[in-house]
Amino acid sequence: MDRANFYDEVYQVVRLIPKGRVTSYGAIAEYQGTKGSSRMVGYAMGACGGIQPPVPAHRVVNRVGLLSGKFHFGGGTMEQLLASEGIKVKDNQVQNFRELFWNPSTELAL
DNA sequence: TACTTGACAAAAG
DNA sequence: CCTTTTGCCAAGT
Repeated sequence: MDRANFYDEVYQVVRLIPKGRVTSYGAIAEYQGTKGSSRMVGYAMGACGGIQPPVPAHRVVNRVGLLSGKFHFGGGTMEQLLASEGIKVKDNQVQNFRELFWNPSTELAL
């Protein structure tokens, strides 16, 4: 893959996340072959503002299902969007995260 | 070209 | 179980 646009790669995967599902930064990073760049995934999310089509960054959480970036998204918006997709969020954490978890390396890998 | 930063992750104390 | 430390990589300055 051409990682000239590392961010773009991340955005593409994030857009592929099924509605009502969530994934982790590390999972995306691992799918891209750069497990160590899990931080970059989140960093990329920070730059997702204003891009087209919109990136469902609200479906991306940390490894424990914690909405680590809800404050960056717009405090409250993230939970609202997740709730709209049927995802239960309690104390900034996705409930039943383990079942809702969508691993691109497994679901998307061919 | 070098140093700093970051919406993370896993291990150790 | 909670806090602290280390690793990791890319982008910005």
